[in-house]
Amino acid sequence: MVQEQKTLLAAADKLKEYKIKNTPQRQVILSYLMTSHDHPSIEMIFNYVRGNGFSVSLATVYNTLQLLIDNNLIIEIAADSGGHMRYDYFEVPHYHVICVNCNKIVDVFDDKYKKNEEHARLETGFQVFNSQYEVYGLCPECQKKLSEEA
Amino acid sequence: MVQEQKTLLAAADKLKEYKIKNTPQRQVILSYLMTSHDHPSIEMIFNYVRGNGFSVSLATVYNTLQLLIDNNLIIEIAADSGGHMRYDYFEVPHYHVICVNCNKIVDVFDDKYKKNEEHARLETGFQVFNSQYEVYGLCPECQKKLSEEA
DNA sequence: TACTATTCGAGAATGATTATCAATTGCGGT
DNA sequence: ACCGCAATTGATAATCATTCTCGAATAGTA
Ligand SMILES: [Mn+2]
Ligand SMILES: [Mn+2]
Ligand SMILES: [Zn+2]
Ligand SMILES: [Zn+2]
Repeated sequence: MVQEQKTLLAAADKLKEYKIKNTPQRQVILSYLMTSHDHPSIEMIFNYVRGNGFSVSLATVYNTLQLLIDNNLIIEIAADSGGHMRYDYFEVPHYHVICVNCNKIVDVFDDKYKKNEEHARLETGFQVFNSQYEVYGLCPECQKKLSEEA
Repeated sequence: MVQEQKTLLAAADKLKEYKIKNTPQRQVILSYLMTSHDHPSIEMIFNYVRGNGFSVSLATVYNTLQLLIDNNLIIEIAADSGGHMRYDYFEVPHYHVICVNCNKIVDVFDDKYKKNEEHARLETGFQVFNSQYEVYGLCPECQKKLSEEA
């Protein structure tokens, strides 16, 4: 069995686990997010699905992503200066370091920041579902590029 | 001297400190953000400025907010399910607990999460400017309201 | 006070997201 | 395996938040 089929099946399993009705579009979108590490935009997801021989509309991409967000399977990241949202499978907690110059997003797998969820619950009485942490700065490449320009 | 004038002067000082050219519009917008604790949306800011007798256009509100963000004086929070951005003066680090049902935003003044900035720098080589942490959940009121409905 | 780069602002343009709604489909029940 | 139907899809139109345009107004400087 080829890798592509495996990830489709893994996505189907995850949908079943979360009691989300299975469709080809949802399977492909979720499998892409589960395996890619590039925090894709809506447009990238749309192109990926069509590029793999599945039919899909932009509306379906938007609907599916909102559904996955509501189920806490993925998160939305405001990283693109152009206002585009980026999407990320979020079963393993991690945080994001974002370059304000080139919009690169780097994963850091350290869930210490998650400790604050308990603190938030005690302080506010909220029932906590999820949390995310974003760090903004300049990536090494952009630091170099910008210092050369000066 | 009335309070309103004091906060306008405080805003003017802050603009000078950051070498941002002073204008009436910028003064009012910044003074509103410095004193309000309600994390206003663009529309709320626009109405506040006009409601206090100053002329302003939406374009100027957008431009001013972007300028303040670029200077790390304020942050943008994606809290409104309706996709509206909210704005917050951010000189004193704190994080936000957001109700996914009523979009309420609660401040928590505990900057432990800021410790991760140093971790991020070491892991990635980024030059770090800023970071923000958001916790998503249900506020006590919405917990009650939703459990009564069931 | 005069000069000039910067900012303001009304309205138009853009473009990302959402709404529509008829056709299709997944899936629990028989 | 087939039915029945609620849920989903998708082409397209509608919405509306944000950005652009460019002439007028203005802040800061000397
Ligand atoms: Mn990630
Ligand atoms: Mn705040
Ligand atoms: Zn970069
Ligand atoms: Zn609430």
